[in-house]
Amino acid sequence: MEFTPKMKEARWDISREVEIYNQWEKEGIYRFRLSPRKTNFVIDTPPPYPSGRPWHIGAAAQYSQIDMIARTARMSGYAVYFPIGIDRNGLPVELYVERTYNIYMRSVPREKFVEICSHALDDLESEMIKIMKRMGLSGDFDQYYRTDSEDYRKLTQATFIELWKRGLIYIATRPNNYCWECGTTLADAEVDYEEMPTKLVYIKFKVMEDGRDLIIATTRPELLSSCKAVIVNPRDERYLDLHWKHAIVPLYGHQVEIIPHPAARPEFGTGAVMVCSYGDYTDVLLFRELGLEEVIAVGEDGKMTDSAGKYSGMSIMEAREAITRDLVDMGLVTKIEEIIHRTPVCERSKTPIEIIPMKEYYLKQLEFADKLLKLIDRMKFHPPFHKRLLIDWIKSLRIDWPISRRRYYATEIPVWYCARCGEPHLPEPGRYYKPWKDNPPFEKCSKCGNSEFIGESRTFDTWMDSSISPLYVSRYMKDEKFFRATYPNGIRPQGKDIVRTWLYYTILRCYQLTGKPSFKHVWIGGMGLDEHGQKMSKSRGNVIDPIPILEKYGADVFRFWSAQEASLGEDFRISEQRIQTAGRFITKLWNIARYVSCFPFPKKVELIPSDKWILSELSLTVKKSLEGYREFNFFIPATRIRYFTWNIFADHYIEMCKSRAYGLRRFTVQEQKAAWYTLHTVLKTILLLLAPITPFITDEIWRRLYSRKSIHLSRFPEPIWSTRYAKYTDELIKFNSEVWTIKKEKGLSLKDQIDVEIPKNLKIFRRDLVAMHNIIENE
RNA sequence: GGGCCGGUAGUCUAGAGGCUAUGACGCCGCCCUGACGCGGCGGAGGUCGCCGGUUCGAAUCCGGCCCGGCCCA
Repeated sequence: MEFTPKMKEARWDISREVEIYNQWEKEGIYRFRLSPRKTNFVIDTPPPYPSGRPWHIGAAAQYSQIDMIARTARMSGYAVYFPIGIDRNGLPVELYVERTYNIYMRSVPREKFVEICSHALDDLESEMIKIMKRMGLSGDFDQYYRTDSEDYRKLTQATFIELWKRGLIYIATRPNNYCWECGTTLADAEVDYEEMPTKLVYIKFKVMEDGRDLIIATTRPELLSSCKAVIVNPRDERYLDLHWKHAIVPLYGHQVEIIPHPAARPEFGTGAVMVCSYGDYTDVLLFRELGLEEVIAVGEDGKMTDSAGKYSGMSIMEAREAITRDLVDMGLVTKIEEIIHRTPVCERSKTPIEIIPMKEYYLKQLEFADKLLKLIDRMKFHPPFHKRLLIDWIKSLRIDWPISRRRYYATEIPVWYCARCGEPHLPEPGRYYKPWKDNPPFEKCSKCGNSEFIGESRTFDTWMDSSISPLYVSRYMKDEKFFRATYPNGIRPQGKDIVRTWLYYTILRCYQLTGKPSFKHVWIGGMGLDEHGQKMSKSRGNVIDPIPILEKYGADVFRFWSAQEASLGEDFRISEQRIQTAGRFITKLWNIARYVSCFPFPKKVELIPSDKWILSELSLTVKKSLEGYREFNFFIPATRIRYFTWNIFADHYIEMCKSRAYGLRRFTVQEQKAAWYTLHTVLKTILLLLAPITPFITDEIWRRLYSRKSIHLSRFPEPIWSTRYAKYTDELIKFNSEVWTIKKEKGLSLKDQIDVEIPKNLKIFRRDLVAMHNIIENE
């Protein structure tokens, strides 16, 4: 009997991937509709932000894993909705446009600026969609959504109107993080910290009561005019006699109280600290606590205000230098120290932020902290240890969420003010409003009857949009039946870097609106670093573009690499070298299938011990892999299946049963068929187990050998084979290795005859082992 | 200052009380073995960060320290 493989090619051809993808699209196998029989499982896919190319390869890896989640859920029997969205709101595109076209947002008409942003996004977005498809994402691309669409923005506005009515939103003037570069208020979550060199200036104050000098060290001498108190630590013995006396602020001459307060660190500077509005967050707390009257020294434009006297109109840095120079000239500076200071900066522009009192909209969040801490116990975290990131953040909240921004490319705040009395008016939900250009949808002011209105020109923090993604994909306020069937969502997959923003804000907002958790599972991935463990960034020059990688190695190789590189939640290093070597497994799998494809797949057979042994190992592999899939931790199945397939199935079982499969050495037809059956059973099971990770090659082999229908319409296999024979594995591997070593030492070829004793435990495998190693039988 | 994670062969990694410490890449040697040379087989290479403790026995548990990364104050 001649045995020729049904699969002739000696290698997996990655150009097949594109054809297979097209076929999936044609067959529509990933289409979702509400299922009456199956449980619906909705993935709250993170809409990526197309902020410039190339797309971060770590993000691409994460999306390939999110697709594995979708496929895992499908193969576990769920009806899966895997929406694809693109996040298009906010600062990054504005900065991108300002840089690329060399224009400034406030110097072009708003309408025009918005239009340029939109076009810039279109280009970046289409490339992103292309990559997603090339990676084999089984998402719903026909109707992918955009967070800047009318449909999305009107939902953001509707939820705002709803919360306003319920009293969860208020307008207040309070000191806020402000980036004068971006011209907008920032939430704490948008503030980064950077170590920056700065000068610590030691300035002489006079004590009013006794005329002594009091030296105060500060990094912000330009804020002298807003100094309203001096604090010293109550236990600091140097200053005990100064408590409640007064210091005279140099240059400006006003008197301020010297107050004992534990916030003064004795070891910093001289231990005496000036309290200004506002140098840092401690100042804010102290002004509130001590009831001080604030003086605004820095304006919204980043320039000194009139309160700074002769320095007004200067930038912060100019004023700092000028004041320092003047103080030195007047002999009021005793020392200037160079120090490294942790400076709060704007996450986007990296400009040091100022704390300036501004009138902004706030969403209440502090009063929800305890409820949210309880609510998240009803969500399952994968991996569990990353839940801590969220808990710590919720516990550290100190102010409500400022939600208004002074930017253009974002969802407008749907509010009009009465031109006469200033009463705010909100429209009915259900439409997308642009108060900066739309006519007011009101006749008369409800309070004073005036008929003129002024539209709010500000927009929302973009997290106001992003934080309702589970509601949007569940068609909240749009399709009640769909919403009830799909909310809470099944899972929220995301990176650990946006736990305090996207994850936290989503849980907060969805709870406020629905009183329910937004999803059942939370999946938090680690960060993709470069091969030395460093963050990838354009400035470091260590970014890797995913497109050439996908073209060179194919999606399955990239995906398999991503799954087996690091366990869920851990950071992973990205090196092309390792992607390449991970890909060898794909070739190996192809060739195993090619070999197995030489033989027919018989229905009923009588198995012999070798067959039962490999099926025992197969059962264990299925069990372990499914455990991993249940946790959505693809590292577990990927590494486990690779080990089983290559190091047990191929290296040992395939070699053991080769003669039998080919019908040599007087094996019976029954025994031969048993080998065929087992080879196919193992291969088929491996394919099913691997399908979520490497969807292309598994479908290709599946359709060539087993079915006309896609493998992706199948369910996961179950560990149905007895594991009784697994106890022989170690000894079997050891025996085979020993024989190979002996042959090597004796300079024999592997097919030469050899005289060895088969251990008595392994006698049940005797005939396969004899054939495999060509062992001389003595009796 | 606090939290989390990590420190195991040149590089990366498994291992969470017990036989000569796992695997991958790289390196060396041998092999055209009727799927695969992107293969097979074999080999060299390690004070398991440091110190102390618990134990008959410690990469593994405990304490302290050092180093790195990320996040927060």
